[in-house]
Amino acid sequence: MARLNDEVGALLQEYSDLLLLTGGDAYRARSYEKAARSVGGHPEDLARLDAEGLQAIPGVGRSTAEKITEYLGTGRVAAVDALRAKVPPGVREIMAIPTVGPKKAALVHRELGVSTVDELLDAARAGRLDDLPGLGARTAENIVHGIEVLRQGGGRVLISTALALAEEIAAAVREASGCERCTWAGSLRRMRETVGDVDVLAAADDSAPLTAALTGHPLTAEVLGSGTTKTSVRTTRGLQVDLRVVPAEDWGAGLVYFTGSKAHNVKLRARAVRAGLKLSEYGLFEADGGRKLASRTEEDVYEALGLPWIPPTLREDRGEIEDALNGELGQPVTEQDVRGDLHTHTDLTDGLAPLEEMLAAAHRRRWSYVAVTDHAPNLAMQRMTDAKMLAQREQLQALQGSFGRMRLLHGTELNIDPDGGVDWPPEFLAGFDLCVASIHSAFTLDRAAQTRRLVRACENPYVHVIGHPTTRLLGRRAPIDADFDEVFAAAARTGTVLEVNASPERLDLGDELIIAAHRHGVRFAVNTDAHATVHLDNLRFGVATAQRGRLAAEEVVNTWPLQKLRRFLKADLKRAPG
DNA sequence: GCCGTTTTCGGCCCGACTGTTTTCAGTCG
Repeated sequence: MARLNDEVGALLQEYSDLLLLTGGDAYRARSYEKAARSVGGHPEDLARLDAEGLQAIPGVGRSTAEKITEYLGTGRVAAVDALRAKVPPGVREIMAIPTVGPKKAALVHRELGVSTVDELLDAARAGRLDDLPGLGARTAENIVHGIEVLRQGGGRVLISTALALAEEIAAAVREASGCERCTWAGSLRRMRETVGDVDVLAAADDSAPLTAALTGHPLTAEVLGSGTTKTSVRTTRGLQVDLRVVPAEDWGAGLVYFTGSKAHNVKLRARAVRAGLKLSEYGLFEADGGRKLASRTEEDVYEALGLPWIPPTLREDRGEIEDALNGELGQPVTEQDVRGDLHTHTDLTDGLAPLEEMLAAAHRRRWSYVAVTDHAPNLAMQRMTDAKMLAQREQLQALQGSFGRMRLLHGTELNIDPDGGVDWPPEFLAGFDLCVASIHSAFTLDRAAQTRRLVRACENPYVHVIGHPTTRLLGRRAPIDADFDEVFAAAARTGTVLEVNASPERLDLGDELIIAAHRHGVRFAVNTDAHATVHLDNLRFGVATAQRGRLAAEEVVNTWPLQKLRRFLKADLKRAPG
């Protein structure tokens, strides 16, 4: 649904970047940036809007609407093309390096002719940046470090990006003649936090029409190789897609094989070998006679190996096979278990949708409760005030009952300052149903300071949830350095909930830290941190991450009924005496 | 370029931090 909107949003963002790189008016650039965000978070498909409808989107005026219309009609925007011709694409990539913005990117391009990240790295290491006005040795160091952070992503893309691509390709393959089934496998099906390439699996007797659907797809930029069972292409956005076609009767075996992980499969095959069997993408066979024992469904394959079906999100060889054998796999939390969201924003701060729209979208998800948690005043750019917050509370109270039986909770997202303190005095904090507290500044404090800061936030009796605890941004910002074992111990001791932030660019906590925190007996909340109604759909990424962290519904407080949740929020453990 | 209980011009998200400066520019949330 939102894919076209995201595409247009990306284009407007690019135009904004290009305006800044070419020394255009900063306010004009900001207009396009604002429009980009607004379009990306707009719930209606742009293709269904006329000029008037487009201009009704906040931040979209006549000029932006014309550009969108031009793009929808021709697939291009002349103004964007004109600027692209002036700025090599690598220069815009330079802007993505932390600590490098449009000014520095333009400077190195103009003065040194640097037009790729690699060239900038060379220049920084060779000391050639030191001669530029306003740049020194320290800047060069930061740039080198920034490039390292950027490269740790290793060309992988966000799960949301990969999923949108996979859905589109799979839909096209399903339309091909003779296609019986088609879905995606690989790390995308396991819902790893980032994806290196997309594996699409299809079932058909004749692969040719399916292959043609992929190689002829508008998203395909280059065919890397094509045979009867496997075809690989590079898409227009750089991501590789592998299509595998198996006979319908081997669907289950193929799905197990291509879902992985490699380590999970190795263990499955070893188990097969010990039982005198052989497991491949074509099925489970007797090792000697070659008779096929199972291949039609995943359940068949696992069952023939003496195992229950294991959810894809668990297939990482982290003990899931042993647990399955011992009957200790448990029931991972599912999207259906979630009864509400405890971290959402409205246009009172940096959200895009007004309160009523966010609540209506939450209600459509049939939630039992939702907490509205706009930013607190210490994040100065949000211009929060006591009066605004209290007015929102009144508005929320007035709306109570307007969305069926969905309970509206009033919360806030506090800012954890470098010492571990938060916005507002206790008497004001006491007025909220729920407080999320997050780090939004001072990301570079040393380990001891970050640890102390988070522990103190946990010890604050008014802080119920620590939001996006590591503050990482996948591929863009490293997690803060803290002794998370100590933080988890503090969270468990104080009854502070740790967030599994479902935003695909965060997924924070990630699966491994969830497992570590779980050992301490911590409770979790899977929250969307939605800044637009469409972001509520990100819940699935958070739930998948929780599954990968081996969480059951019971350990996730927003699967609890309202009464239980409210008792928990008011527990003496978290409240100061009196 | 967008927008209007400041309404067709003149503002626009504010403040901290960092590294380079000697009073400030760039970046970030």
